[in-house]
Amino acid sequence: MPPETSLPGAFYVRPTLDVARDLLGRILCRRLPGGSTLRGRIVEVEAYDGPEDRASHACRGRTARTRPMFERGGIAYVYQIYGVHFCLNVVTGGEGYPAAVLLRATESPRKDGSASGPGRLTRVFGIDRSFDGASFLGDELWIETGEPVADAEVKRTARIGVDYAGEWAERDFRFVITSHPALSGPRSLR
DNA sequence: GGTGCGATTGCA
DNA sequence: GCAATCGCACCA
Repeated sequence: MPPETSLPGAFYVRPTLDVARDLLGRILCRRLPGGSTLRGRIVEVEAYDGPEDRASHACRGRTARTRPMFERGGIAYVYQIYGVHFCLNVVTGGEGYPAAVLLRATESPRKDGSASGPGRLTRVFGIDRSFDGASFLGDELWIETGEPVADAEVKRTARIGVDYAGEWAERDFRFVITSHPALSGPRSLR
């Protein structure tokens, strides 16, 4: 079982932008098949908020792929991109409202818990489609409270790779720990 | 049943 | 700058 310091279910059942902001500094944890646990501090995330968000997969409605996004917060939404990489999202909010936070980068004093970019992150943590719908309150995957991150250390920017989303592409739904070396994306968004 | 493309990455 | 590589959304 995850430790007492694991974030409770109620943490995830809140507005997506709040959860995204509050996930910075938290510790993504994954118990590996061998029994050891991989840990990485979350330093970059993006929010995908509701059925109107043209950058969100859920803007097309409830489909086989996006079903987890419509569930109650606290589970994973994992999809494959470009037929090559997986992306790990934390589903947020109440049941019926499609929203999630994409985990884009982690850092760790241990090299094996560091990853810059959503595709690299899932590779490092051994996350694939088998984790789609998995709970963040279980004993294989969870997030620990970590250390708080002050507002002065947080920067908001536009999301990466969603130029097709019109005005939604310009919204500052990406949250990063300012100038952190592990951030992905263009330098202009650090 | 056919088609087009993507919340990315690594290599030329 | 562009190929890799495939699930899936959408149209017929």
